[in-house]
Amino acid sequence: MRIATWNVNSIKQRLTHLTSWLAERQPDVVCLQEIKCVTDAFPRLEIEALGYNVTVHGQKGFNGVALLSKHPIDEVLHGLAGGDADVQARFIEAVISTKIGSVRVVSLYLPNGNPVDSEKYPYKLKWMDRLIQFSRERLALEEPMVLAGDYNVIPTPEDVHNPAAWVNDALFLPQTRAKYRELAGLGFTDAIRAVNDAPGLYTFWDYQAGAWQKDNGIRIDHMLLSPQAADRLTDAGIDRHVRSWEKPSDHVPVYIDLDL
DNA sequence: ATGACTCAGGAACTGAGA
Repeated sequence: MRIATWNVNSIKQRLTHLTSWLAERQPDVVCLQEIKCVTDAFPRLEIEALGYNVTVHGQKGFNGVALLSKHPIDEVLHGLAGGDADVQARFIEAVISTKIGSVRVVSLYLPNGNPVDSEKYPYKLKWMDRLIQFSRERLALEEPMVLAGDYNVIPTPEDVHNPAAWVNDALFLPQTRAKYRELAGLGFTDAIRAVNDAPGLYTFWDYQAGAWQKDNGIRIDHMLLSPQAADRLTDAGIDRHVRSWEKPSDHVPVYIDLDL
């Protein structure tokens, strides 16, 4: 089973990119972030026509996540627990069932957190605490599980072209990285790092200042695997060529193959 | 160079992104 994640930066602007990439990469499950539309405005029919089931957690203007699957989608939950007053659409959990087994999949869009001296940074850290609590509970189930999405976290200096430029940024602050380590340390495997320890593996390049041309990128889109999923990991990769397409998202897809 | 570009919303610009 192939599972992928992609922050498309507006599904309306990126629908042809998505359909081209689906034909090319042939994923069974896709986690989308930053669809930037309300649920009813999502191009559901176009994607269902390609053989995918669809669940959407949308929001007016920004944020918004979705989950696509060629297999049945069950036990769908929209929104991360612990945020009764949180109206931002950043989280979908579901169970994908096949004839030979099932996998729990989360599509998440972790808050950016900038500027650091605003209320946005504590919101990010609190959201990460909620994700840690969620993960503790789900890991206790000892199931194959994949937490996929835009984490807005640069885990290590090997995950950024120019670390010095990011030292005071919400994506790279020591407190952010410590919180991410606390999450990963619950027992997750970073799928990309499980198959490739090379530097220069990026998933985002800013639109500004020729970042793509200079390969001035960062790795912030991650797929964290429970032990039961990591045991079945056969491959992982980043489709960086998608960033060179006309009118691209600033993020590119990340995918894994599971023997499941 | 705390800027460069690209979105949504809504009709000229601002807010958000990272």
